Amino acid sequence: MPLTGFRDFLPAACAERNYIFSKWREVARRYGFVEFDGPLLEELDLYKKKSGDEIVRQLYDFVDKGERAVALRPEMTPTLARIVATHHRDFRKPLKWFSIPQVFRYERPQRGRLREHFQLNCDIIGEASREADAELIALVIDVVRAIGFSAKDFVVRISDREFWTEFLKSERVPEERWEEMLQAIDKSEREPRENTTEKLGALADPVFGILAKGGESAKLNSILENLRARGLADFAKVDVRIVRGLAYYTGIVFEVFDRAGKFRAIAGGGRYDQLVSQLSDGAVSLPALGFAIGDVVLGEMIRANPTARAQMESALASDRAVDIFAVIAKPDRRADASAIVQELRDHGWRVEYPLNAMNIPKQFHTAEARGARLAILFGDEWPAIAVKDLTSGEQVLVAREQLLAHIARQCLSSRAERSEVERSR
RNA sequence: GUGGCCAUAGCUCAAUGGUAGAGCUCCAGAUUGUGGUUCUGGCUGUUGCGGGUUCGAGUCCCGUUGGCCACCCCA
Repeated sequence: MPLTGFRDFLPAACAERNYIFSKWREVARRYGFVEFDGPLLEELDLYKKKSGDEIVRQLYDFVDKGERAVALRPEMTPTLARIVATHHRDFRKPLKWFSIPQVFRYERPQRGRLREHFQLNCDIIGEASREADAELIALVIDVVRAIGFSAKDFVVRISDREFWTEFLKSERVPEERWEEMLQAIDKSEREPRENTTEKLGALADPVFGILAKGGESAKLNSILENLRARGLADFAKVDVRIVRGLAYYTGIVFEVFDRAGKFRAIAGGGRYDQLVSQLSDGAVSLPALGFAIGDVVLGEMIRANPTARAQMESALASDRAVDIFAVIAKPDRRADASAIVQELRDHGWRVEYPLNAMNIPKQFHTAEARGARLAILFGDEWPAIAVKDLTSGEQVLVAREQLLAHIARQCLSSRAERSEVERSR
């Protein structure tokens, strides 16, 4: 058994993971994002610097053999900010970068949450415009849509920390208490009203008033308007209850939820204009925003949704299938068979043949199990080869030198259909 | 860190305190050259681990480890 909260990826699970990753990469690239990566292990201080005690408690940290205090990355943003602070001069602004890191946290595993998971991180660095906020939200919507979900399945709840900080300013709340107030608002959805009232004190009534009305602002409205122009209005709504726990957010924040409310948040993000400056001790100042979406909750949602599940299963079935299985009907033909198998592979076909002596029914059974489209038989007919279409059952005899052309005719059409299906997703 | 539920074959699960089983998977066959169906046979267990009660414990009790779920927190 793997360690608590960690997963083995057997072929089926690994295929699902790769499927999700490929969708992530495809959509991020559609928006012009480029992929980067960083180290799994960072200095503990990178995370201690700008995070709350709670996050430090859940860090997967230890002292290495060089007596450095290190931690497995709990999120990608500090690494990104560190890299950007050093290398941003090498790139035109804005940077549009994505990464698929495995991240870690030391806590008790539960549904939808382990001690490790993979997440897609997409960030825009060096762009302060509202268009960038809308673009990032459009991207997260398209990432979830590409998996096979519709506006009936999920929604992006969009909020703005500035909306609340302006409010706190107008209520003359001292700035050092803002974070505490924001956390109380963030939690108001998940705990009894009395607890929130107690935490907010005199602000309780006005805050509950705003929450009841829904709250709105010119900034949030313009972002919604932008999404409407893209035809994405059905996927988003303004909801000022969203604040997000991380202290570094400074502007727009958003979270993605399933409409049925069965799962925890599947993605979240926002603007963090000060983080690069803070992590570089003021040396570099760049506005930034980004989001992360994890593979665990997304995978649970896919399995629970018939459409998304069917889409994934058909993609996985065609992905693992071989094109051709070579049946060795006469053991004497093994050398001829492997020569031709190799030739077919050189032409890009996926080809398998039995590695040990096997009776013929069993070879066909194996061909079927491997999802082969064609079986080619090596036996008494040599140098002719019997080619059997395993879907229709039709079998024809083909001369050795005609084989490649024949297979191209039979397989290319189905392969073209397959890639057509993949493109349409 | 706190609490609840659970732990039997690779998987899903049976077994009144009385000889540990079934289905699926896997492997091998069904007269030596044609798959999906079917049939036959075969493999796999210190019943998570350690104590206790009892003539006898998979079953009851205590401890322990692990898993799931919820809380906390949320990257």
